[in-house]
Amino acid sequence: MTAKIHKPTEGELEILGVLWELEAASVKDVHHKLSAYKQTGYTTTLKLLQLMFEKGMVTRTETGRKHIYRSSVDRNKLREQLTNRLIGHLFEGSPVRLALQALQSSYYRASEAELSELKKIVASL
Amino acid sequence: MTAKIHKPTEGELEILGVLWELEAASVKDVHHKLSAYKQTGYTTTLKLLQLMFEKGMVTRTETGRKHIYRSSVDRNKLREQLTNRLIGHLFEGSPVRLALQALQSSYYRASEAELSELKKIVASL
DNA sequence: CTAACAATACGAATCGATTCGTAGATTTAT
DNA sequence: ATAAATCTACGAATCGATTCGTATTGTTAG
Repeated sequence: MTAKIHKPTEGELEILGVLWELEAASVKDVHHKLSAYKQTGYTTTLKLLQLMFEKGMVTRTETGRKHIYRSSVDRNKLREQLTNRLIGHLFEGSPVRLALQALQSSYYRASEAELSELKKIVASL
Repeated sequence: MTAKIHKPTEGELEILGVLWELEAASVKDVHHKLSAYKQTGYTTTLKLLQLMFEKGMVTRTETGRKHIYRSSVDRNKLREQLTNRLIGHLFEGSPVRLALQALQSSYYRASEAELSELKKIVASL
């Protein structure tokens, strides 16, 4: 049931991001997070969540009069999907080129755990 | 002049892909390539190219009464842009995680050149 | 109880992407 | 010279995403 193919839009992706972070959130919570970096109206966020609910991208439970939302989109599946799309469309089908591009990004200090995993993978190629 | 910020849509990206591959192409050429993997009408492709021309995403020259189109979008810039977007939206800001995800993709055999470059980068982290 | 408040529901407007049919213009073949 | 074929231009329809105002319902404070 969790496996339906959804191609989230930009706005939906932002909301999914919040839900993955908070695990469960009211409209207010989501809107609060979004407001932190973009200007958007409360009912806009509400509507988006309602539409995502209808599409099956989120679940919700009623707590009193509030609704509590959770993502029903598998983050790993989506990562795989969008990464492959990017590779296909922009990196001529080469995962390695995407990896190289990603690793160029300075301004990020990898953790030890990440590094050792990366080394392991690379060694195995 | 080549540096304007364009956020190509799915359809535009497909066309850019064709133009990057062919370097220069008529509507017919582009449409032929697209038809290979998706069903779409000739005038649809034409219209898209016209709109992209108006947006400045492609240039064109007249050869007789045909138009020959070329991409004016910098592929490297776009790679950087979309890769960073993906990292930000789906990989919690970690380029390494995206790299890991990309390198999981089996069904692809990296070339020696790619591999050595990858090793060099990883070693430098 | 009543006013203020907190939420959700919903309709409508807007905007951009996409699709496609048709018209017009030019070239080519007979 | 005509007919057929080849192209581009363009308008119009559709579709989906997004935004937001207003209505409605339920909750809480005084």
